[in-house]
Amino acid sequence: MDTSLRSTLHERGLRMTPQRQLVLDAVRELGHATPEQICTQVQRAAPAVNITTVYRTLDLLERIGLVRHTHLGHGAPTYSEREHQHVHLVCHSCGEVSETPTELMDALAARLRQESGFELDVTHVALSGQCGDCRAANAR
Amino acid sequence: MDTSLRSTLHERGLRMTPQRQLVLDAVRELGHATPEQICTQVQRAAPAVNITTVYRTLDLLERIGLVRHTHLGHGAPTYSEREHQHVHLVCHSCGEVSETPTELMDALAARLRQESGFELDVTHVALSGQCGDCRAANAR
DNA sequence: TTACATGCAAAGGGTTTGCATAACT
DNA sequence: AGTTATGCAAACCCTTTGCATGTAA
Repeated sequence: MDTSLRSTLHERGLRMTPQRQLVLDAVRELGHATPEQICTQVQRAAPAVNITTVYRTLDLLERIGLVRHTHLGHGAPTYSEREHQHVHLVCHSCGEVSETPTELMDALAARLRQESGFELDVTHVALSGQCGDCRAANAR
Repeated sequence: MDTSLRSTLHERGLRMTPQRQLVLDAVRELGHATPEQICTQVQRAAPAVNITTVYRTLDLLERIGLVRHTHLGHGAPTYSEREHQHVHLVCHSCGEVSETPTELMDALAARLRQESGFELDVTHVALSGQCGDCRAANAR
């Protein structure tokens, strides 16, 4: 099914395995998920798969550019498809994670590039704050 | 020396202790530092202080608003004085952490507030990317 | 003499490593 | 055969918890 994965691996002398396909599938299905969540999902299809393999595979998929990880602040990072570019907003009151288009960061990225030569990676860390709902609840 | 710490604690029925003063001092001296680094610094003056106490004290100092922590992405968070407001930029090539004024984020914060009611906490997570030096080195 | 703080040890999440086995090429 | 991939167990880092002791109001 995933010939692009197979051939990308092959180019680098790496092998296609059921585990690798399953991990990639899980990342795609779950959207943004922690290694633990991905492992659980994979184990629905193949219970014997070990979490070590999940970690190693996520690493590999990231190196070959198919997935990326984002630090939401606390706890484990979450993995998602490389294509799924968005900025994560984490509410530190309710913990909710929402997504917002990366264009929001364009002006900031341009300023950083210009003023300090820093090339911003918009997706790698989440922005933290308080979401609208929690602000409203707090105001009461 | 630190009457404001003493009285803030006292208002809440909490006690001033040498450990608490030492931890606050260390946070101030080190700028932005992990609990482990803070512990090492504290132990220069008082070797018996346990890292558990450092964690508990950082928690306490954060609750009473004297310090804050920032997630740099990987690994342990770093603590700094509340007053020292700045945005952290972390280079994921060389790991260097630099600081930049929070005003840089004002426009973004305003947009987020308006468009999604999200109140951005500019200091709580670092921005990630590649610093000027590493970009130059990479270009070679 | 009661509440709060500390130190120590143990447990807890999350992740990595070493090594033997298994599966490709 | 020789390389690569997996599973398992153990180690690792960072942090929290339980409990006994210690210390201040």
